[in-house]
Amino acid sequence: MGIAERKEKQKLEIRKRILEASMKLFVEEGFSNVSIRRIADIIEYSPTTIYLYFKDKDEIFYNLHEMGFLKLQEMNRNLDDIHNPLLRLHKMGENYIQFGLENPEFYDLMFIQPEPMEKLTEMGCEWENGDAALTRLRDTLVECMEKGYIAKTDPTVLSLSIWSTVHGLVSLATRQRLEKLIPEKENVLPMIRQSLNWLINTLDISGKGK
Amino acid sequence: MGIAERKEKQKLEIRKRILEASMKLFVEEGFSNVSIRRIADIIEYSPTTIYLYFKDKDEIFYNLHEMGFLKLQEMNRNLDDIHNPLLRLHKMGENYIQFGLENPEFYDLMFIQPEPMEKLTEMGCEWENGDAALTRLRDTLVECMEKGYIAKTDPTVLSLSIWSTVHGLVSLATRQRLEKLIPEKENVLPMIRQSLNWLINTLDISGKGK
DNA sequence: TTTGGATTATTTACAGTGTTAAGTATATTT
DNA sequence: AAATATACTTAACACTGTAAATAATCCAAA
Repeated sequence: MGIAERKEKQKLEIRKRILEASMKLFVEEGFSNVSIRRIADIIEYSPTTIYLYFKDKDEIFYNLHEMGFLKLQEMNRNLDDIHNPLLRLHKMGENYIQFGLENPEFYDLMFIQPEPMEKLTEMGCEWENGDAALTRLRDTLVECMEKGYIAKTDPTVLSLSIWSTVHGLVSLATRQRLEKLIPEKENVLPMIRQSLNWLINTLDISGKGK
Repeated sequence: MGIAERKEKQKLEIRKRILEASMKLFVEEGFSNVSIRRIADIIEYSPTTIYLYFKDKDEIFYNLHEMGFLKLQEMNRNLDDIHNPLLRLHKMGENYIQFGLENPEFYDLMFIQPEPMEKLTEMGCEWENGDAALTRLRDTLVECMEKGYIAKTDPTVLSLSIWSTVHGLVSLATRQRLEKLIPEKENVLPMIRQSLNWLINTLDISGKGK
């Protein structure tokens, strides 16, 4: 059935174009400036056509949120050749922060905006992307503990602590809370770095106790 | 000038009613369901009247954000009679988390939504509320260091680390990221508590080194 | 090849949003 | 009482997401 197949492809093609247009809009003009009508303008279809390919706007955002995770995964490639798990953990934190600051809109969708999670609830499935990312963090911590780099403790709790710290740093920064508190704008990033360093350093010391 | 004075009072009275209506709406129905028209409905004025008392919607949100800080301050009253600075720090963290989880809408306005910060930039002034809160944290840390409860380090960096951690915990929770990762909903709060405990415990241990 | 049915796209419409400008009523001052 | 200043409303603009009805296109069978 070559024809049904081609139709399938065309359908996917338009879906792709809708997502590309959305992405362009929301990377360049920010989350709140993405509207169905503006997406429609870019792909040169009428606004309601979009609803033939996506159930609603949130479904578009859900897809973009997934693309964000792909991007982050891509960035984390440089972790593969770091054998020391503590160093790897450090780099992981640096990557996470860099990703968040360089892609604030994607970061928003992945970790701040409620829409993708609501979509997930609606679809009745797990948050696979988030789960995979957190598992990776947890595995690294377990490895750190097994090899004696850091003190032994509940790895799930520790994962949450570390994730919270880096998420806190990124989200306070992108939501302009740090700029308002650290007078010289060029000091914000160094401060964030130092905070991460403190965290890693503290973990490092914990492994040397007793 | 009794008459001008009375007018002044009336003006403040209506401002207050607008803020009260806004607060009711956004506490009960959430940030995104607060609209000028619905506020107008409640106070029984036409929508445009509101613009005689506030420059725009963001100015209303800015005021609500300030009220949030008052509420948090109120909650922190219980810190006054804790003399041990490390215990005080712990309670401070617990308060912060409790406040965030019990008042997610206020928390949003204070630490997540960009609007109040944009208003601040527009007005060209400092973020006094945030500054005061962070200073309080910093002072507590300095006291901890001076009395040997925790290891000495840059208090500003450490403040940021701690604030990031608790902000991370609260915001991941309220934005439904934890619910999606921790299967049993009733385990979320305990996990958050344990993360805070880990943080305080780590600081505690750091004070006992050497 | 033409008809009929499915697919795809558009037009129209609804109910909402923040905000501005113009008009009206009320209160105060001259 | 007339003029002015203040307070408020009406009407309007330019948007938003989305549903229903309509029109156009495409493909298969008669």
